[in-house]
Amino acid sequence: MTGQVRTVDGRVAGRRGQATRQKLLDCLSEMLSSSPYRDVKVIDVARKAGTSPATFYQYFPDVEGAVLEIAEQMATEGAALTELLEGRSWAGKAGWQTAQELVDGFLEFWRRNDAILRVVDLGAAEGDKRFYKLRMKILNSVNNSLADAVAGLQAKGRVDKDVNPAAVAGSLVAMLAAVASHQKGFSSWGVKQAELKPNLAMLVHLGVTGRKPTK
Amino acid sequence: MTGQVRTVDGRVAGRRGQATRQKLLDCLSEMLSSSPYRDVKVIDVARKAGTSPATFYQYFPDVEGAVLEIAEQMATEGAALTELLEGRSWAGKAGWQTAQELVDGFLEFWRRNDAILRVVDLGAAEGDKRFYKLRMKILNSVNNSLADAVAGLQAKGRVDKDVNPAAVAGSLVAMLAAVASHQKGFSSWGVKQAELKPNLAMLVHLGVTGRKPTK
DNA sequence: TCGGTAAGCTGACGTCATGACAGGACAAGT
DNA sequence: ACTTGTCCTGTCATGACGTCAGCTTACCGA
Repeated sequence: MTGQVRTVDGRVAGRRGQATRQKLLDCLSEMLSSSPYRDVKVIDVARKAGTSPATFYQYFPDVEGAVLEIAEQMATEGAALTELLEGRSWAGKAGWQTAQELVDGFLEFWRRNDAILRVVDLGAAEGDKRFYKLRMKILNSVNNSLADAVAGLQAKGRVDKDVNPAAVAGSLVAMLAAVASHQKGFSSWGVKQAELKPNLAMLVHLGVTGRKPTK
Repeated sequence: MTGQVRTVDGRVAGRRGQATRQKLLDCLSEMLSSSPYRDVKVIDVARKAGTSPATFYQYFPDVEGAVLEIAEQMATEGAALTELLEGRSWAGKAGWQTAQELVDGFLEFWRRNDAILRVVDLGAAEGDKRFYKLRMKILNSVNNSLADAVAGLQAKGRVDKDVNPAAVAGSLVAMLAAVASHQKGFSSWGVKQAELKPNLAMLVHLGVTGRKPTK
């Protein structure tokens, strides 16, 4: 499954090469956190990694290509988000617990990877299929679980027939992602982190079950 | 209030100058719609506007500066979003109507300005105060109206005490913005535009009132 | 131990964008 | 026609981009 790592000109990368490659990725990651995407230059990344621009181009076609690589790594990590919802109940107090833990885990994941997720989001919004699919890959686990939950409740008649589970799940996930991206925004809007979370959890619970949580 | 339009080196711009300036802004706007933000170059904008890069730099310090200008224009337009909520009721059928019209108007506004809003969002997420304030300016009208609505219902005891109106309003607005940015995403997730809207409206209604809408 | 081969890196180069300036073109008033 | 101030562009130094040939290093079989 894991194809060999290759340079742009087709050579297979050995131990040393892979180390250099990874170092470049790490440095790029750092740069993305500290300066605007538009201002990230190959030459700076290379300098930071203690190598030359030519080396960068040996491993990646361009900055975008390297970003995709980082995002891909993160996406596989992101599969861990599934566990936030795997086998959880949405009924009664357990439901409130589920919602809270989902919000907590999701925000934490986003905070940890905010720089790269910003870029993925931008790429997806710009219509780039590669970023777009990547974003789906990251969010799919949560999205599907949520959609299943809604569909399940719907089958039991506890949620209206005319609700579209996929639409609701997608909207809730989009909300979580957007709030996570602009966490700082809220704090200067007079809403503290600690206050934000339970309110988000309530919205998620409301969206999934159609009812206020029992706490 | 509207200070005279000035060039970078301090001269006041005359009629012809303002026309050129505006043409540059329009062309930049177009470029943002058709190519990734990272690849938008001053030289391309200038060429498209039938002028030279030097002219661009006479009116704007850089691409970012010009983007801020466009966004500022859009922000004043965006004040019209207030009307979507001005004096509306959230009770009974009227509440459902309100939610629907809010979603409709918001999505339409975002669709019309998606290119520039993408960039504003990115800038804000990257922590740039200027973009950040601009984003607030655009969303404030809707956000405040929503927060007021929630606070009002709360005062009447129809919404729980421990709900934070600002947090809920902010989250809902973030959701609307995020969904609008990734509208295409939903369609390839098997959710059509027409289906999306009522589900979004339901979520908004749920979030504001804590109850399912009566249709 | 030695030489062959492929991996790994970089100096150097042509190309292009950036941003600054000085000076020419142009419109408006006299 | 002449002056004045606005407006635009040719030109230039600087620096990033992306490519290539060629040098160095590591590995491996004989």
